[in-house]
Amino acid sequence: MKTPTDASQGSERRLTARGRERREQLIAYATLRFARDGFHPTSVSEIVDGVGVGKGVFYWYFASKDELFIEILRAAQQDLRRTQLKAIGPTDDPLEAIEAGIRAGALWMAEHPDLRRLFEFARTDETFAKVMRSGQRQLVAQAAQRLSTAVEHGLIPPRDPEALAHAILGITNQLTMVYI
Amino acid sequence: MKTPTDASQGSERRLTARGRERREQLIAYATLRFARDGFHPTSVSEIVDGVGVGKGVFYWYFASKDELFIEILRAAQQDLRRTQLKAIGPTDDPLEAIEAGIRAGALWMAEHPDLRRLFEFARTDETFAKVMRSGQRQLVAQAAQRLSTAVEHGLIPPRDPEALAHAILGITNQLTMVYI
DNA sequence: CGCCCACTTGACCGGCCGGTCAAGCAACTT
DNA sequence: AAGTTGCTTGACCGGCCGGTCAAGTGGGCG
Repeated sequence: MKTPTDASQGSERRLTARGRERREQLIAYATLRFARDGFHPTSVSEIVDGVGVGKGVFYWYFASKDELFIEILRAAQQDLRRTQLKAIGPTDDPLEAIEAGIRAGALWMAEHPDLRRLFEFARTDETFAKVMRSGQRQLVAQAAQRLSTAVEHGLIPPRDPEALAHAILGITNQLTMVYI
Repeated sequence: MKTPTDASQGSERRLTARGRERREQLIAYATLRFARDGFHPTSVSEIVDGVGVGKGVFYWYFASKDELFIEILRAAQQDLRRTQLKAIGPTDDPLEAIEAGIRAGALWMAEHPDLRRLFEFARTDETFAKVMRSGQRQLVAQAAQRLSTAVEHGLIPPRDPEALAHAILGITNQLTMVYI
């Protein structure tokens, strides 16, 4: 029994190994160009020329230029979150977990300057800002939960966990700047 | 004796009061739109339509869309620098001066969210990043001079004034985030 | 071998974009 | 009244952009 409308991430294509490779190739090159020259100044024609394929290939793998960019953003956000969770490990101590999260976040930013650049641009363009906000919300939620636990255990003074989570995000951003 | 090639800021037009007003009107509206919708997504046609004039008016006052944006950036940078110098006043104490500068900088950013947004975008687009770098260089130079004096007077440990100045800029940016 | 279908090509499209310009208007000088 | 000059109009232009599609191509599989 096949599920004709795949529920995960909005209707994707069935791809062979070759197809998956091509797709990754396009994503990688587009990321490079978007980071170096900006999203709007980089045309779809330039991307397919750079990869050395016809224009139709692009639209075989992506519905639009905007959708490709959104996918890059989403994948990057997911990778960041996963990296942080992995760095935190199975600790019970919420404060330890938060510190590890901050460290991992700053490190990730330092190791992915292209993606950091894309994030910065995306925040300035209303079309993509909403994607960024949703990603940020998940980060805040992760931190807020730990903070809430910390307050319950009396590890930190009782404050609004959301507000604290936002403060932590600001700190992470700043540490990133300093790192680089 | 007229000077046909005005040396100040690259060949500007002779404007009447009416002309100056129109120019400011265009700058104000363009700033609004660039901040709200982004630079690339906002077309020149939209700007002149929004102001309610013909397209030729735009090119009477500005050589190109890029040049208008650069002018907005330059004017904003200048205003920021001036505001800081004014806030510092005639103090002799370099540390006091630097603190006042940081405060004034963060306050300026909080009071000009549109321009802050434009700055953020400009840093992500290679065409305008160089303008931003030149503005930043002037800010660093201002701070570095004071820091140099402070080191001479033994007020702070001897370190590279430029490096310290960059650190201060980072702090200002972070304070701005927190303020808002 | 022959079929299928994932993949590829590149000419083509409508539309918008930044930018131009001939012409006209309005206010001030002479 | 005639001239000068700052300002305004809006049709127009070439070019590029995102996106389409009919026509292939080629690898895997029955």
